[in-house]
Amino acid sequence: MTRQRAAILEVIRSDRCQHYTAEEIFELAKQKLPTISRATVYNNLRSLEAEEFIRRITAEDGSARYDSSFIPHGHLYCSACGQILDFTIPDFTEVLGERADCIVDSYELKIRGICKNCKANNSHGS
Amino acid sequence: MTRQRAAILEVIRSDRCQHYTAEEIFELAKQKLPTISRATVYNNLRSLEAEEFIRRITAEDGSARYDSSFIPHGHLYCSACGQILDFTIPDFTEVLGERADCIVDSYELKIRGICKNCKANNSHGS
DNA sequence: AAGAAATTTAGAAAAATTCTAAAAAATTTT
DNA sequence: AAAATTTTTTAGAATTTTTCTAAATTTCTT
Repeated sequence: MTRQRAAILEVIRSDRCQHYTAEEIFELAKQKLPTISRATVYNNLRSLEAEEFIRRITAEDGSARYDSSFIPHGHLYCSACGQILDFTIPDFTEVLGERADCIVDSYELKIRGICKNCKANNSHGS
Repeated sequence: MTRQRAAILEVIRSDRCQHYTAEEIFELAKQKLPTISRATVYNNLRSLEAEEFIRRITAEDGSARYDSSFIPHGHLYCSACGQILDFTIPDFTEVLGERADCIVDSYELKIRGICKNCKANNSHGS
């Protein structure tokens, strides 16, 4: 584990909601290690993803973003507030295996819709 | 509906399994309309996606690809046979809404695992 | 058909990602 | 711990992907 790799992982893990792009991760890692190179960021993003430490997700505008959680979970793209929110569904891996009739190693679930908060705000407001 | 837009849609709809990249769609559309421009392809991919005629999906290698089916369905990436299989889960949109506590407009579900056939073959074989 | 609006075109420009070869760091061997 | 080997990083060039631009074309209205 090099300092660069650690810094990159730390940046991704410190992310509490935005899900950074490669460029943002590069800029943030640079604050710790000013000489870090973009190639290092891309190399590590690729290997960290292959080793399943991180996941690459695609934002609504098509940009690649990174997520650190290794707990199986889905992403909700809320069209009201624009955020990408993490959510978990208990035992979803098992549910999927039964419903899709297959062995599930991992899954990626993306929902486009309206999150709980925006749903509540809207129904109160109208 | 311009001829260009129709050709692009036709290319995507004619796709039976690969899920083409923007560049591939450009090349294939060019066979029908030799003067078509890359910008036209990108413009139309964007508007077709916004209007939900097509979906953008991300392949395992990170490349953007396009899918024409408007019927909600998931993709199973089978690590045994290597195929990308479509599958549907009845009433999954409703199930998701309840489980994730949100309004679901659409979803994208990708499973990495072993498909039904490979699962069966393997358990018989071992 | 004339005028207005939308779309397409070709290529330039910008953004995102990969490649390269040398330097630095980490690991293994002695 | 020094030497040798392997891996990773660096800086920037190169490539790939996507967007932008301004003129030309097509489509739509009247």
